[in-house]
Amino acid sequence: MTIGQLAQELNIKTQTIRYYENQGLLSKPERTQSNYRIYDQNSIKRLTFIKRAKEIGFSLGDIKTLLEMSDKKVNRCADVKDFAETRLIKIRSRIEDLKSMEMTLSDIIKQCSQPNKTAECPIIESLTEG
Amino acid sequence: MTIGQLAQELNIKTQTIRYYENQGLLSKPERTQSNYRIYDQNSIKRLTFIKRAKEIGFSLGDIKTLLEMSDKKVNRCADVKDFAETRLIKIRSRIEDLKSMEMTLSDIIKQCSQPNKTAECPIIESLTEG
DNA sequence: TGCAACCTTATAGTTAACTATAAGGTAGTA
DNA sequence: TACTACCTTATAGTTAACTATAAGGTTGCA
Repeated sequence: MTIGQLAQELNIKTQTIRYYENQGLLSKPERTQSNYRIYDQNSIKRLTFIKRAKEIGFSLGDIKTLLEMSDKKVNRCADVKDFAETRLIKIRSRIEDLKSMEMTLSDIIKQCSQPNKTAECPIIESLTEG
Repeated sequence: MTIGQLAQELNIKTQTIRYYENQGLLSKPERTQSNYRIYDQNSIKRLTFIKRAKEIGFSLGDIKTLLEMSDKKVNRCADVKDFAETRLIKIRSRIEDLKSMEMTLSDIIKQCSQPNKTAECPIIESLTEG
């Protein structure tokens, strides 16, 4: 598939795909004899990973490292472990924060559905303690 | 407390605090007779909320809305509910993605601890399906 | 063959969220 | 009283991550 088709499939811009290639997140793809980039299912997988990793708060730099780990380009086990461990700590605290925000928001929605009750709004409290 | 003390407490820059004030995330604080801003425990709470909401992927615009909801400046229940519901959907999918990334990373750490096994690296798979 | 809709590279512009600088006032201490 | 470390506002610069533009080549179809 061409870059345009890939971009449409994933709802991103073609420029963004080229940008990721420049940044080393995507490897140089095969080309047609007329120099067009060619992509396959694997490219869709990789870009889906990038999109979702971005959504959960990883920088492109982090994502690059994760992809390199996945590609086995990074072989020093200690480095991989260190990186994974520090990310894991962050991920766990993010999950806690998100859960706490989730509870608060669903409480708010419930309160909105019963407009008689005018309970206190606990939004700030949700992420303040702990 | 002064802006400098507040900034130190939360490990952010004084400029950032003033920036948040300009953006409407913090209300105009009291001033000393020499025009210095004065802050209290409540300011710490509010800034802690902002910091953590940012970490879990909210934009400053979203955070402003959440704070306004908290401050009861937004009273139209339907609006609050709509906002909360769309955020809630995003939060839930982020939690799923984070959990899946969490599992993958802890598997990697395990594999690193048993260097004899050279299992496949499932990083990309972690966020591709679903 | 002509033309719209693709593709290429290189480079410049945009947006969000800071971050630094300039120019000057204030407070506490040697 | 002078010095250092604060504070003020306004404005300019930075960084990450795109996003758009310019200038030109390619493909497929009427």
